[in-house]
Amino acid sequence: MGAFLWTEECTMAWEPNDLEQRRLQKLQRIRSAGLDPYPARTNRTHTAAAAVSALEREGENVAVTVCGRIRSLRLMGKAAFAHIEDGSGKIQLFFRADALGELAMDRLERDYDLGDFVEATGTTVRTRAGEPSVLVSDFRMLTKAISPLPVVKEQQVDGERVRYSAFADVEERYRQRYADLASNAEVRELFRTRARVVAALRQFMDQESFLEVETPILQPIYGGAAARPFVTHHQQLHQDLYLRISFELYLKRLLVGMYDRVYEIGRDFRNEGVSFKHNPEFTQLEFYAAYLDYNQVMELAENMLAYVARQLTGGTSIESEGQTIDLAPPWRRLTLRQAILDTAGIDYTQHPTAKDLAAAMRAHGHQPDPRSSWGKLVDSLLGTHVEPTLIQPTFVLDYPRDISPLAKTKPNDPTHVERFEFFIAGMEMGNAFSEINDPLDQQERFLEMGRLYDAKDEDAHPMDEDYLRAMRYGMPPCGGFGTGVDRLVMLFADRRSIREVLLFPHLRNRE
RNA sequence: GGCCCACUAGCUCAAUCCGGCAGAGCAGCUGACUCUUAAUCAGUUGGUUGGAGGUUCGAAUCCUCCGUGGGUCACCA
Repeated sequence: MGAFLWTEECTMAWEPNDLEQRRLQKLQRIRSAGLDPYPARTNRTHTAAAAVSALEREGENVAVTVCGRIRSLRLMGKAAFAHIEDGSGKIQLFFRADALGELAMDRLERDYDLGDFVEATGTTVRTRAGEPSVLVSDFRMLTKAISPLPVVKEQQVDGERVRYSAFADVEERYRQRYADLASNAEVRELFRTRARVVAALRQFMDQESFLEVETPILQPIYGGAAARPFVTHHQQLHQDLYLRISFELYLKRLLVGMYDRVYEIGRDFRNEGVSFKHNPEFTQLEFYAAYLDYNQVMELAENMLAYVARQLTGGTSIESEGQTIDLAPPWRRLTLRQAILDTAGIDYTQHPTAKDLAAAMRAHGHQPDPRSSWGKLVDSLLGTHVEPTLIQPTFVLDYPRDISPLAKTKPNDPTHVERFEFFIAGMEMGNAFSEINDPLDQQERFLEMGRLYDAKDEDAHPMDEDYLRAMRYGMPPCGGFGTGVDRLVMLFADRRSIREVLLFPHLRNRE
């Protein structure tokens, strides 16, 4: 749904259904009684959790006023029970006609529904069943909910939460994430986990003396990754701009500017297909550290993930799709050549041209894209054979030069660069290398890429002259690192789809 | 973009294979009930079966096209 322009002809898209009609009538009845169904102020003295602990510490008869959404309502004629929930948790309300009067009981029965926000004043009490509750002496509407939330009923059985109904339609959960969050407590918990992952990453970087910075999202020239960008336009400047596909080239400019260690956590945008591990916008952590090479970056990376795990769980082991994954350093390290040899049975160094390698792949039953470069073929072997097998955290190192235009060539091997990717749970989680700081080498690499991609035309990447100018002032030797934060959250929250860990994943417009 | 699967009441699902009155639970509504907690008990409303077309005496069901989502493959310096 795009911008909405109001005209006389416009009709509201919303047509109240029967349940909503009912609630609109109740809303009208509340107003007719001279009550405000949407008051601006509340008199809350306790959160639900605070009221419960007040009962536990001070006993019964503590005066409290609590607020929250009605989650259950059990009407029993001259008595009623409800659970309300706020951000701290739930508490039970106990209504009695002899305490409230018949009029108030009638009002509760007639006008209050699941999903409404209410305020209740009363005293703490333990019911016969032992449940901490508020014996209500007064209550009022805080927000009349018009649309009914999906009802999710559950009970505790031997400490386990058993669910009897649900809001489970994946598409509706994503399109109406607010309803998903309101109905499904474990979804709320998941995004708390996400926030803790991000906070732990930030703590780790700060402890390691990195400076957090912010670089442009709107860029005149995009770069730093292999991806198609989104294009937008600045009206007044008459300038096309790109949404960034990585932070890399800007962060390294900052090393030229004499910050030793910088990092950024932010959004990248890539105009590509969507999948269970790709969303058009996603969150990335990149850091650059002067005087480190890719071996030292590996140590930082494994320490970082182990730190996050300890912050979240107290240990370094996590469960992912039924498998136990141990993030404790040091992680396994193997070269890309060895990894492909082990899993695909092809030693790509024996097939040094695209034609040779494609032939070898065909001999192994592959159907390689005949337009692929040698490096692309190697990369596809990595994706199909190696990646799915790497469940425990693994660094795969030393990549072909022609798919790594920003990474330093290995001293004794001009065909490979000092680059690693790391894999956990069968998924690529990040990418890093010893950064090229020779401006003339970098320029040559850009030109090579330009030549390679001119042929295919559509992905031809522009030369970033300003970046080369920065390099010419001198950038210290450094290591750089990038990781997909959403994928880390998938790992720590044990979710199979990136959409599950994005609050508002990208979906096609309806209609 | 290719292929496969799904779309039925506000929610979760059945009926689809093999065409024959579109059903259940929850929610809602009416009533009973002053310690319930998936409250209970009795009664009850609610449907353009994702959309359009076709086949047929008859379509939720079969066919075609479209839409959306999921999966998978492809794409993704």
